[in-house]
Amino acid sequence: MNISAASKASGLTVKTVRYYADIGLVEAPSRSEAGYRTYDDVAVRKLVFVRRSRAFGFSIEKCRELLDLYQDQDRTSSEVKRIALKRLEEIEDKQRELQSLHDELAHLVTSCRGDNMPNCPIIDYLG
Amino acid sequence: MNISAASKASGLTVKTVRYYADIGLVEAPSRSEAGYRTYDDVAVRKLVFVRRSRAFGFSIEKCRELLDLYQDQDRTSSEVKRIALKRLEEIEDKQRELQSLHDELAHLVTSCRGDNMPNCPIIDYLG
DNA sequence: TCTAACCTCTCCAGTAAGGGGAAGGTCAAG
DNA sequence: CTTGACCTTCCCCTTACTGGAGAGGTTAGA
Repeated sequence: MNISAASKASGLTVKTVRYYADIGLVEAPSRSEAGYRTYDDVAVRKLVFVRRSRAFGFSIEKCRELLDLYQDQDRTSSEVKRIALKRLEEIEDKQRELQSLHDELAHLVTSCRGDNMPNCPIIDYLG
Repeated sequence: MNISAASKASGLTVKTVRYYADIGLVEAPSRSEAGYRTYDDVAVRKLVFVRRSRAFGFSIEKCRELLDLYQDQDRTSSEVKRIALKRLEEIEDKQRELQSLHDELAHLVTSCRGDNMPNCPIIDYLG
């Protein structure tokens, strides 16, 4: 499998596939005689794993840890759960932050008439 | 006012105050004979305006537009409202995204026993 | 066999919004 | 006169990639 096939199979862009090996997140693939990267199903599975992890918002470093656990037969589910729980808390923190921003901004937007006059509670609040 | 006084007065870091002038978001301040930046209350008010706008998550470019409107006597509140509404929609999009991530991850975390065994539904889902 | 189209390679630069820190000039107090 | 706090510019670092240039490889058709 050349890189574009691995890209399609994994759902990542070619650039991203190269990048993940560059930073050592996944193993550097073997090369053809012409220097082309070649991938097998195992490599693609790891790329998919990373894509799904990233989709949950795990940082590259957390993906590294998760990938290690994925490949570790002696892992414990508590190690995985700890990482996931931490991410869940980050998400909840962000949700609270967004909620408060939302409420405040929605209030301002509601109170702004949005007409042709310069007077504006949004600008007043910011200034 | 030197830059650290303006920093304290505006609630921004010294680095950020310099940065905002570097990128032309605010006017370049006048300089003392020694080359020190000097700020007045008007400049500080604009910095505060930007800080509050940034706190709502407006990008630097949006802050630029908002700041223009802030200083434009002929603005209409509809122009301001349009920008704010767009940001509100971005926030709502992000909220929906986070909510879906949250639900999915919370489900996985709940179903993971978090014990000393390797079996883990989180890893299973990612792999 | 030649050529066009497509694939791949490496390397460099850029993104958003600053943060960190070095090397060096300035200012006020003791 | 010196010390310490402050200021300057300059450049690199961050996250997680993305885009592009320039060069070389591969493949299908004429």
